Amino acid sequence: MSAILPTSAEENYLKAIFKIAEKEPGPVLTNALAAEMGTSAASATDMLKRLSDKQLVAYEKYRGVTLSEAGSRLATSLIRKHRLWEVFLVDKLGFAWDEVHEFAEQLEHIQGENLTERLDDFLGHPRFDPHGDPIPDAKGRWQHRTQTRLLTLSPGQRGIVTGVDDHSPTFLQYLAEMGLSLGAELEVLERTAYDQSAKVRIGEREAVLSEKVGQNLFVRII
Amino acid sequence: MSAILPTSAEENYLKAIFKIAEKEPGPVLTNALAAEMGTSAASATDMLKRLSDKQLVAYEKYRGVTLSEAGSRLATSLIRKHRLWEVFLVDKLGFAWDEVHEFAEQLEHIQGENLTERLDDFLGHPRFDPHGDPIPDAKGRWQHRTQTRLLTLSPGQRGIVTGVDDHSPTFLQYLAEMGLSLGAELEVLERTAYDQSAKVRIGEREAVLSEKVGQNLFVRII
DNA sequence: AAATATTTTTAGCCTTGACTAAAAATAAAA
DNA sequence: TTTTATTTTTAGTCAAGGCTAAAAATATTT
Repeated sequence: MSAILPTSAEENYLKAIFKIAEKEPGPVLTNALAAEMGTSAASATDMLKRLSDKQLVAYEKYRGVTLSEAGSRLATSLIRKHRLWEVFLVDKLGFAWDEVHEFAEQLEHIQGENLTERLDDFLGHPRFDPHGDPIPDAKGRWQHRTQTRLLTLSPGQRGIVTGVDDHSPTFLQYLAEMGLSLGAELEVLERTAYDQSAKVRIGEREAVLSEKVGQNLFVRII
Repeated sequence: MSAILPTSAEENYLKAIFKIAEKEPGPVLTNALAAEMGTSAASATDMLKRLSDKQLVAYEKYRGVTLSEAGSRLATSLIRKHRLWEVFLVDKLGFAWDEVHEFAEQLEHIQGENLTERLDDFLGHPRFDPHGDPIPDAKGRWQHRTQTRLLTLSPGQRGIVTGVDDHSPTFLQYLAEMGLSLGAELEVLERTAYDQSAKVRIGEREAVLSEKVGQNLFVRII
């Protein structure tokens, strides 16, 4: 009766499939998965057979792969654990938001009864992680916010920073230097038509943000 | 220059060697190591070759093995991490002392800059884990207490519970039911010569503790 | 010291999760 | 529709970490 526990490698593939399917609905292709995992197509094919044997995915040769109900639940649970641990690392241990990904990548694979729920209790049931990404609840239900990319704001509009679409340490560090942490308020003062860069007010300061930043920063318009 | 990180399996062997060498000074024999790891002597031999290649142990065929300086530092660091995570699980997440071993066994292998020191700060630099075992400091220095087995107390002597020598969940649960948590005060009222069992007062209660319990419970005499 | 028993190592095999190179299937272009 | 390009799978290899069975070394008895 007891299902065998997936290995960490299997879990990472499930997360990758989930992540790709989130952006690009429909079956996930082997090459896309291999790219996401930073591995070869041959390795991905091998793993897809294993995941298929364990009923975690529906896999058809040459046709791509989709998560099964069980696989989807597992992926969601991993994302939940990853994000809860990130909250722990930032809120309790005092790490910066650009330092926690690698730790959480390991911590999400810790197995055992009740750990996640106790951690969630301890953290006060946070609904978003330090990057503003939603944390699914214990039943796998997702929160969803209405947020827009900074790029879409016109001069005069104001917003609150709610998240990022690029999680790289360099981007996160840059934002921190600019005072653009989660919850920061900003106002678009001007936008340059030529390159879509924007002059913005961040609290007291003024700064110019490139299109790339505008593309990767989520805000809630106020 | 950068030394390759040991795998979790290698780390577990180092811990096991450390643990055996602690009780039984001198080189650790292959069979003892295999028994401690719950594996075959052949597997232990394989691993000893790997550890020896990585200079983590000094291994001589048929003669047994001892930890190198590097191996010893690593084992100590693992014990430090294990015990700090146990403190976290009990003090912060509210687990009972018999529930945390398996979690800590996984958490001790989490790798990354500064995690242990931040965790130690967050926990307030505890010097003992939830079972009363000492937590080495960041430099690998050990605390040592003066503690005796309950078995050595004579009627009339009183003590404070400082630790256990048996970490099995069943023993720990039994102690908890008896009110014998860390720091509990007790007094030996009588001792039966025949089987070394003792009638003790634990706070308000009275109970009879077997020789086995007396053997596995550490106290500080007051 | 020789015979026997025990411990340890070697040899050969298995699985997981990688890899490369070659083959096969599918898709796109002529 | 046939050729060419792309994607995917298969085949064969490797390292880590386990296993069993057999061989070798060490220890213990007689």
